[in-house]
Amino acid sequence: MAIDRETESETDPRDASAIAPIARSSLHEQVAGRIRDMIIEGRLAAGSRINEAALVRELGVSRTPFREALRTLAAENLVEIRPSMGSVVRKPTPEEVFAMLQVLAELEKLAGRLCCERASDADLAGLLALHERMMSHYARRDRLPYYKANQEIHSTIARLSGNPVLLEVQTGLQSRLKRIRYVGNRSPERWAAAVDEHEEMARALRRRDGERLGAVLAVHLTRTWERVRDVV
Amino acid sequence: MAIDRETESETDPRDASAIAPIARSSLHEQVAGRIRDMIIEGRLAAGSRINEAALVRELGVSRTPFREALRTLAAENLVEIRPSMGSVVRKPTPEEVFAMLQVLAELEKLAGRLCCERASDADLAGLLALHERMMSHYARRDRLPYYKANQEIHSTIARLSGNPVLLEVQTGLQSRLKRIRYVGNRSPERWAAAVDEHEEMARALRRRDGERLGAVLAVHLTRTWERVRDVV
DNA sequence: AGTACGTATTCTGTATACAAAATTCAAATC
DNA sequence: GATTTGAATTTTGTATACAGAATACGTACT
Repeated sequence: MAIDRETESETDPRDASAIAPIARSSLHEQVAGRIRDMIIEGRLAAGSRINEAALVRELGVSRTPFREALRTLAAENLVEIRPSMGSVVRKPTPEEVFAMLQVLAELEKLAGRLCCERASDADLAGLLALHERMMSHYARRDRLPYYKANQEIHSTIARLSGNPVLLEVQTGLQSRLKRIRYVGNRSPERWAAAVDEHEEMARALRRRDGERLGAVLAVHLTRTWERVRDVV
Repeated sequence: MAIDRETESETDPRDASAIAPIARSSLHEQVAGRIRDMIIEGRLAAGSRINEAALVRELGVSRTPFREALRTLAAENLVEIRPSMGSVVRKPTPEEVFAMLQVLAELEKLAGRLCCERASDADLAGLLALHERMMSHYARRDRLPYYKANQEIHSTIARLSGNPVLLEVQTGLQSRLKRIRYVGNRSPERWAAAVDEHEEMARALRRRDGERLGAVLAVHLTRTWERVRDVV
């Protein structure tokens, strides 16, 4: 399946009024995105060697943009490039997963506090609406939409913190954890517990109680470790 | 000054006993290192365009490894690649610098706590020795060695936290702040204040008081913002 | 004179070519 | 049978070539 160079990166005719510079994407960006997806979906297994020739053929690009994409992913810690010896999909050790969640807990604690202090009422309402949407996915046990809404809630809290670096670091760690979260958290009880914690967050959010939100978020991530520890 | 490809990446005959895999560095890694240094030293000014042709000529490498190096630096947020329009040295806005320090404060708070819990007595002694060395540099007002010892203290605390991700994120943020720290913190009073804060840290460290160390570190980084805010 | 257009030049992005390193595999040796 | 040695093959790293986009510049026009 070759990358189609025509359909991407066109201006969106819908928002003709908002004159944001149109997003151009070069081949290596697209390639990086595709490899990222393959890693999350498990098509490229953690620990496995990346076959440059095969992927290059499949994506229909030359080695140059492909290798640039690999460097980007290496900087994101998703792949490891061993000089002269090929690249492998990084497989985080359990210690590393714990470490990521510990850092995330600390960052989201800060994000929760800042978000309650600085977000507008409208933003908070939007966040709570997102929460309700997630709950309705849970009611139907709709796993994938739930998962996506969940990710979005956490990113939104980070965004509403108003700290761009916090958002950026959180995004990076989330992306490294995506695959693990994707396969983990399978049991109904654990899922229910995670949902309860989210209800707690929503309560704190409604009261703009930043300390409480932060504390709940930190606990939530500690529990997340317990929920995923046996899949790493 | 072209990069010498012969002398680098050879096995070091001194540590023949320690059979750690020898560090091989490919051209783009070396190039990335050199550009990083140029940015910190200010030879490549923040906000300025990166002249690919000129640098490629100066370093004596071809465009391929150079561009791969640029992608690495872009992932590190040190340069910005604008598709089809060249690369520039990223110039962090004051808001971003504040954001980085805020995140660092939170991370080092955690690092301080963990370090006091988990570091061995020997490691702690080493850290305190480093502190004393820094103080003797301060006594002589030896700016560069002081600066380096300072960086090393903060990295060591992160390392002794035992959380590799914490160390990794901290290292990334430190490297983005290096240039700013390098030019900032010039006044004798501010320097003295920073030194005082470090004495506080050392006291907390001797008592293995993690909470206190974390708090002092957080305050230290808040003050750092005040010390550098007028140079960004 | 100032603006708009079109052309020349430079720079960027991708593909390909080539050299060097690593890996594979088979024969030779112990 | 296991281990070593050494081609043959594959893979990786770097250089270069080429096409297309962006920028600079000069000319015509108002």
